[in-house]
This record gives sequence, structure tokens and C-alpha cells, in this order.
Amino acid sequence: MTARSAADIRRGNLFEVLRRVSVGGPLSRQDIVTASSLSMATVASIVSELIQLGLLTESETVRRATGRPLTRLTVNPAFGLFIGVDVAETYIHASLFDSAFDARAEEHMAVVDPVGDPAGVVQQIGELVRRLSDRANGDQVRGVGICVPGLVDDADGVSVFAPNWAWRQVPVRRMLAEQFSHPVHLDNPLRALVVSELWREPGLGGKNLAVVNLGTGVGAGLAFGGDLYRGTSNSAGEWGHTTVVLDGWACRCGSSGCIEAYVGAPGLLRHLQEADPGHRALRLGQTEAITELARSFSAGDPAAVAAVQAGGRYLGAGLGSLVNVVNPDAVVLVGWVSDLLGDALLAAARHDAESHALVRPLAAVDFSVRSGVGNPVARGAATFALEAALTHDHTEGTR
Amino acid sequence: MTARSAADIRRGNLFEVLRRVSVGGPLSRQDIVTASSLSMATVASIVSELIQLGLLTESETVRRATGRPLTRLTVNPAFGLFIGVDVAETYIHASLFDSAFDARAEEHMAVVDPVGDPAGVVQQIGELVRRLSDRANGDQVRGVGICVPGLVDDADGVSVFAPNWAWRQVPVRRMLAEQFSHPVHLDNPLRALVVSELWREPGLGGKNLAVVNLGTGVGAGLAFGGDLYRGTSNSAGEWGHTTVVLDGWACRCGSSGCIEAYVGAPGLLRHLQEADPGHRALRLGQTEAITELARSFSAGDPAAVAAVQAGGRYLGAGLGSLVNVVNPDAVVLVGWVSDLLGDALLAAARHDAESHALVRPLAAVDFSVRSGVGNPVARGAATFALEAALTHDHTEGTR
DNA sequence: TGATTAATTCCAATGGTAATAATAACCCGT
DNA sequence: ACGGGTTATTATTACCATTGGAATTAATCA
Repeated sequence: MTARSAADIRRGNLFEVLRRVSVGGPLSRQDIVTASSLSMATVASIVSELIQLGLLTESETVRRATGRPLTRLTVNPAFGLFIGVDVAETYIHASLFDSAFDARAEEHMAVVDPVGDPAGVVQQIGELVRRLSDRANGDQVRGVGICVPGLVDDADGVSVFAPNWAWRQVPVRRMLAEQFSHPVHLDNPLRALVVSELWREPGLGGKNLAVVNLGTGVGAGLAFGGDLYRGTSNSAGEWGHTTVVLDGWACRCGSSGCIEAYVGAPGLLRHLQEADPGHRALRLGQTEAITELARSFSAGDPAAVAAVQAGGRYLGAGLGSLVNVVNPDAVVLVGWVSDLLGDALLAAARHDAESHALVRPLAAVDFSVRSGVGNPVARGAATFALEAALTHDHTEGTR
Repeated sequence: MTARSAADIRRGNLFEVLRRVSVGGPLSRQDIVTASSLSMATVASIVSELIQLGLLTESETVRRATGRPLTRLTVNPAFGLFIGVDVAETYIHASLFDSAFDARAEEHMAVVDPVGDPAGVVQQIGELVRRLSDRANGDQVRGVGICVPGLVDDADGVSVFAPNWAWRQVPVRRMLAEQFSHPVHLDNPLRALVVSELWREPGLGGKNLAVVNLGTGVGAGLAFGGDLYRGTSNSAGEWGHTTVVLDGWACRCGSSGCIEAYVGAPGLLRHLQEADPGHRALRLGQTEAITELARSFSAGDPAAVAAVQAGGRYLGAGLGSLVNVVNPDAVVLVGWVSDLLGDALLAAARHDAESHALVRPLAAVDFSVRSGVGNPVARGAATFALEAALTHDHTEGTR
């Protein structure tokens, strides 16, 4: 019942076609038909609309030994630019993409106020967006996507609740309107990770997916049938607070025994401390400590190996449980801790994941670590902005 | 992307209308429009098709003070009968429903062969179906739905894998064809529980739902957006094997620390044994033991109260985790253990569920115990049969 | 006749199927 | 060597079923 009307289906199919071309390079209409489950008629109609909107262009015509020549389609990077902003607890990262989703520029900033006063943070967001806009070389910025932790309400443009800073009902969009005039889409990082992955791997269309984020906190974003799943209160996927040890380590959520307490960055460092209380990584700040942990692990440092093994056990049990409930096609690990330690953690987790998961769900799932995409939250945020802009143009066009 | 074509939407809307009328008693087309999110045109078109198929009848015309009189619609119970069969580890339960889903008759049988030889079990199923058919009073039986634990493949009519009996690729439909000639739909009990609940509470259309089954084993069935979610390998919802204590009690799945090990019937009895090794319930068979546990609990027996409290803690942690990941509108407890102890267990679980779940998902969810529906698996199985018959008639009709 | 509510009909948009058009290499006969 | 027919492949068009919304018709009473 996700799609309730013909218009919903149209919208989904439109994005499907765009994703295919965006990732798969130049494609003919025929290529899209074979790759997707759409009919030729539908593809032709959607392509003609996307060309009319200026998002696709016919790039080349190819003659084969026989038959009518095919015309290949490309995303037109000049359609416009999109900015994605990842507002995290300690930093704000912003990326500028063209419509073909090539990153044009990036900006990074530490959050100056540790308490996260809304006015100050919004000021910083505005600064980053302005800097990137200045680097647009005259191309039009058509939208800005912003991801803030916690619960957000895009319709109202409000951050309803951000746990780390105790934000309540912060009207982000209204406040940003004084900083710049681009349309703003507000969302949550876990959702952004999912759309980032869905646009990156168009083969995931129609599939069930869990994107697991490993960072200071841990969580998962879910997609069912190729569609982002938000849950009833837009907060689905809080897998990091699955109880893995009843009455176990305290978690910053206030409960105890959560996966996050054992696998989040502080949890990994606690494992390290238990293995070697005097380990040099423990004297560093969190980011540097995890970097050092990764370096020590690679060097074969026994305490680092023990810490990763310990963390991996809990991660494995948690992944097994997730796979049992969700029964996905793919589980993808992302996040800054995953960038540094993902392969090691997944290797350490695999045995427990496989022993805790049931045979059938386990056989269906593919675990992997996603790396080298820059900041996937910023990318997903920009994708939201593109989707919003396109929905707008699309519905305007048919009026 | 659940619905990819107009036909899928039509099918979903058709069931939506039928569910509304089936549960909500006589309804006018207007009533259906206001209750559902369908347009008047769609409702009118679907109603006329359902009348043509013989499933709905215009039952009465009502004049109000002003305006055109309305005509109320009722499900025509004479459309046909459906049989649902719940094949469990120790018993087989079969129910006969008319198309308005009033139960006409029930049959129950213990599984004679503890090893569950396929031929013998199928023979028993056939016997029950024949007995119910004999009680149809000449009305046509239009379909039989059968639920077998484990993984089933309805398209081929095969039980791919049943854990308790070590069934492998048992061609149930083909074997049953020698017993009776009604169309057979094969499915899994957890899925049946979901459709049973969705048809019972039409307000759940479009909602996210988890149906938690408490029995010898425990598990959950999921629905997203009002649609049954099967997962990638038709095995989603194996929440009973979520790890709640790393390296905890052994579970019959081969792993350890699963919720099922602590909350399934054997787990509850183990809690009882830890509280009072000589408790009289422990000398009984499982079903009688749980019945006795429930009776002792009601009588205030300290050991029974302690056992329920202990089990409830694990159930609560598990429910909290489920709510965090799935973020559903409703969690409904069903199953034979739930029938006996559901209210007590839920009360004992509530505190832990609320402390382990995050604020937002917790605020969105409504926990409840469903009782008094007879055997909901059999009901769901019959619902599958109705859906199958209707899909068949519907597509035939438009040819 | 007007008001009011219920149900039907019409319309534009959409997707899928199937028929049709477009296009160019190849083949064959002259 | 050249021209027309053949064939293979790609893209477009026509047609039907569907939905939601708007306009219309239906049925009743004041």
C-alpha cells in the first residue's frame, strides 16, 4: 500500500529511471527496460518527461550490426546543483553536488558550541551553505538537504527533538531562511544513509535493505521493497538500542545493555580499556582514539585485537538479530567508525552473526562494508533535495 | 513500491473495501469513503464488482431527514465457505468459516506421530478437512488455507523446511490433492497471524504492525503500510531469536540467549523451576504446566509470580528492541501462552519495555493482548484462501 | 422549487500490452 | 555496383483498465 495512486507509482518510476541513468552511465531506453522491471512504454514516457525537465539529455547514437540505432541517455549535470549538509554532534559537513551526483566541493567545520545552541549551529550551517554557493560558478543551486540527528518534521521544517543537544521544536527552516533562499529539506541521518545507498546501487530497487551506521552512536536505516521505511513516528531503525545484554553496560540513552553501549566508539574504547587500561589510544580524543585503535589493530597489537574481537561479538549478535527480524537482502556498514574499522569489525562479528541468525535469513543476506563515498549522509541529504526539487517540477509540469 | 501497477492497487483497494464491510457491519458506500482513504468513484466501482462477484449484497435502504437515501452493504455469507488449518507441533486445528468470517465449525486433533511423518500428518489434515466439508450443509467450500511452521512456498505448494519435524521439500499440495479437491493455499503461521489481525481491525490498513506470537516458540509477524511483510526469503519476523543475553540460555535453534529461550513455554517453566524446583506444575506436560502456572499466578503463588516476573523482564527487553527497530503503531500479543498468561506477562514486561524503548517509538506504539478470536492462525489461513479465491475470480472476471 | 445527501459519470493522468513506426546493415539478383 | 527486399533492433503510438477529482444525476423531504 506504499503507492496508493497512479501518481505515486509515476513518481517512484521516475526516480527509478533517473537512478539507473545516474549510476549506470549512458544507457539507452532499452537498457533501462532490461535493468528495471518497467515496460518500454513507461520508460519512453518517463524519459521524455525527464528530457523535457532538462535532467536527461540524449548523448550519443550508436549503430550496431543490425537494427535501429540506439540513443544513449545521460544525466545533464547542468540541470542544477544540490547541497547536502550532515550536522553531527561534533562537526558539520557540507557537500556540493551537480545533478549527476559528482561532488563538486566540500566544506567541513567543527561545531564550536558543545551544547549546540540552535542559533549558533544554524549560523554555522548557513555559513557552509554560503561558502559552497560561492563555489557554484554561476550554476544554479536548486536545493539544500540538511540532516539533523533525532526526530525531524520536514513538512514544517522543524527539528522536533535532537537528543545530543536537547533541541526541542527548533524551526530550522525558518531560521535558515534568513541565511539563504534555497529550498530546504530537513531529514534524519539514518534516512539519508538509506537513500544514499539506494541511489548508489540501483540494483537495490525492490530489495530489502538495512544500512548500519557505526559512529559515536549506532543505528540502522531500513528500506523495504526499495522504499525508505520511516516507521510510524519517523524513527524506525533504532537498532543501536536493541538489548543485547539484559542489565548490561549503561547506554547514554538511559537504558542498559544496548548494542550501542558495546559497539559505539565509546564502547569500543571501553573494550580496549578492559584489555589494556594503559593503552596509548585511551589518552586521545575519541576520533583520534578510534584512529589509533585501527592503526594498532592493523599492527597486530594484542589489546587492539582483543577490543575489536570483543566489540565484534556484540556487533555480530546484533546483526544476527537484525537479520532475523528484517530478513533483508543486504546489510551495509557505513559511518566513520566503519570507515576506520569496518572490515575488522565485520570479520570479528561474522561468526556470531552467523551463529545467532537463522539459516534462511542468513542465506538470503549479504553483509558488506561501504567505503569511499565521501560523506554518505551529506550525499543522502542532497539526494533528498533533488527528490524534493524534482517532485515539485514534476507536479508543476503536469498542472 | 509494494504496488507497482494499477492492478496491484486495485487488488489492495478491493480487499480494503471488503475488510471494512466484513468487520464494520452494514456500511453505505459513503461510510466506506470516510473510513478509508479511497474516493467515492473508486468505492463505487469496487462495490459494483464485489456485488457482481456475489460477495456483497445491498442489504437495506435508509431514509434520513433529508437527502438521498443510502443503501447499506453486507457481506453475503452464502458466497462460499473457507477452511483454515493450523498445523502446529503437537496439534492440528481446523476451522470452517463462511465468507462473512463467522466460524461455522471447528475440529481439533493431536498429532499422532511425534516425529511428524509427512504422509501421516497430511493424512490427518485431509481427515479434518473432510470432516468440516461434511458439515458445510451443501454450501460450497471455495478454498482451504493451511499453515505449516517453517518456510513454505505457496506457488509450488511445498513445505520447503519445517524445523520441528525436519520436513524437507514436502509437496503438501500435491499430496492433499489425493484427499480432497478444494484449492489449497499454503503459508506460515506468523504470516497468518498478521492477516488475521489486519482483517479483524480494518483500521490497521496503512499502519505498521507487529503481531507477537507466544507459544512453545515465539516469533512475530510484521505488516508495513497495512501490507504483510514477508522479507527477502519469506522468513521475516523471527524476533524470537533476537539475542537478549549474549551467551545466555541455550535455545532450541542451536544458538543461545534468544528471547525464545526465556519467554517460550519451556523458558517460562525454567524460570518457575529456578523459583521453586518442586513446583507441582513442573510435573505436568507442557500445555498443562503453563495452564497450572497461570492458575498459580492468579492465586498469588509466589513462585509463579516470580516466574512470570522473570519471563516478563526478557519479554519486555525484547518488545522494547522490536519497537525501536520497527517503530510500529501497534504490537499485539497472541498465541496459546498469551491466551493463558498474556495479560500477566505484558504487565510484567511493560516496565522493561518502556525503559528499553526510546521515547519516540514508545510514544507511537500501543501494546495489547488479543484474545477471544478462537484460533487466529486458522482464521488467517482461511483468509489467505479467501484472498486467493477472490484474486482468481477477480482476474478471471476482467478477462 | 430548493436543499441536502448519495451515487454515478466524465475527465485527465498513468501503466501495461500489443501493434506500429523508424532505421540501418545485410542479402540477393541483376 | 546498385537497388529493393529482409531482418533485427529500438522507439512510439493506440488502446484498455485503473484512480481521484469535478461535475452531474438521483432521490428524498421541507
